[in-house]
Amino acid sequence: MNKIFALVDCNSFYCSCERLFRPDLINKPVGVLSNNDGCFVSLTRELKALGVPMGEPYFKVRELCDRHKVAVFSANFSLYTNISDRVMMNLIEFAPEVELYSVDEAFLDLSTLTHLNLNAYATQIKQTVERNTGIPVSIGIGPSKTLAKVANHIAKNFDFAQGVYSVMPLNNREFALEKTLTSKVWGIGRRKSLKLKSLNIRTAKELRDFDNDALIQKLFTKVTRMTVDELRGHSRFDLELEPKPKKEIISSRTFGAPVYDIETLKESVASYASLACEKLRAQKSSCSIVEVYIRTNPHKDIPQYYAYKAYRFQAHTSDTRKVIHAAWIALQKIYKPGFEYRKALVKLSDIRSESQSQLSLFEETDSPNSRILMETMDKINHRDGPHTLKSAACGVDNHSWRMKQALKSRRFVTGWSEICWVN
DNA sequence: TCTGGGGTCCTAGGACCC
DNA sequence: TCTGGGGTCCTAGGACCC
Repeated sequence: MNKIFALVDCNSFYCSCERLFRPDLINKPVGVLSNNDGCFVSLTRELKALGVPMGEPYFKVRELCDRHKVAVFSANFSLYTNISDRVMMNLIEFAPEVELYSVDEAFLDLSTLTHLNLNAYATQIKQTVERNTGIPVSIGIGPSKTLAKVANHIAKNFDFAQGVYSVMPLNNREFALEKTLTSKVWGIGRRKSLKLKSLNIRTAKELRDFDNDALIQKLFTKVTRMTVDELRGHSRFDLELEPKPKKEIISSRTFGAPVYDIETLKESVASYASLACEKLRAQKSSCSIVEVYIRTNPHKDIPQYYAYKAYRFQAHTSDTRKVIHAAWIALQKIYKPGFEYRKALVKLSDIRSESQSQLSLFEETDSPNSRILMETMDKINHRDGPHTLKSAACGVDNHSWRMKQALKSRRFVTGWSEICWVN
């Protein structure tokens, strides 16, 4: 059966979430910053029109933002996750199969709905989501996921489309492929598009019409070749309906202030290890490798240092205390005094589901008591909020290394104390 | 003063083995 | 002075995604 996919994408998602509680900001420039108020990770079209690109460091355009009265927010991820859930709950009503692709995007399988006018159906989806959640979305329709993405690009950037565009009609498809640069094609990034340029391929249309598949596979990968197939209208990537368990879990933050001593690094590493272990247990897995990275600030003209060390357990574990201990051993091996540290990272890998974890003769596996303790901690933290219970190794709150979030909006939907009032 | 965080997949190259 | 070929596994790093 021929496939038909819709890609539903929330417009400037984080900014739209902030606007929900600040209706005065509609049609005004809005931006949301990364952790530590570092750089822009979401911008409205009004802010882009001022010349601020995605990923721009805030400090470089601060004056411009002040001058144009841009509403700038620190990221409020618990809010965005909550709103995302609401959007997705609406979408699953509209198709038999829906892939929740990211916090602000979902693929819908419309293959069985050919008796409908799909453009009208997409418009109905768009209106329903906007009415029920307040979040504006754009919808692209195509015979492959890659073409649905291309269609979405038109839906979002051309006013005539009014937020919905289908490339099922061939003339629409030609228009969309002509208007899309290769770097905007899903799976073709900056480097690949540069390489394509040397073959005289600049647009998605030129890539689709390039007739040397063998060369594409040689210069790039099998997956890139599949992407080209998808541009030709042949579906190669199926919906992924079940979230796959993570093969590695990373926890890392840039520090709010420079860190010099190992004691402070130990606190941060313990905190990141705890967070990673919570995620590990949430997917009912355990790991056998703990890696620690530390580094100085590469953007700063100071002596630079970057180091990493892995610790291997004989037996898989998901016990926060063991993982912190391992991370500290690794940290002690790489720490060098005299540097200004900017960031630490903890990565768990060789992850297995609990049922298939390796037992070892030489090292104790997690005891029943350990499991009960971890389960209890997770339950309490889930019920009473994150960090209600934590290891003393993580230190007490309000340390300088914790990130800066000077511009954070309130927890409108996830904290009773900060809920919105209507007078 | 100030430049994010969390993932996946692929490849090249080294180690090691027969 | 000469010194194979092929396979696997592992790891670091690159490229991409949101």
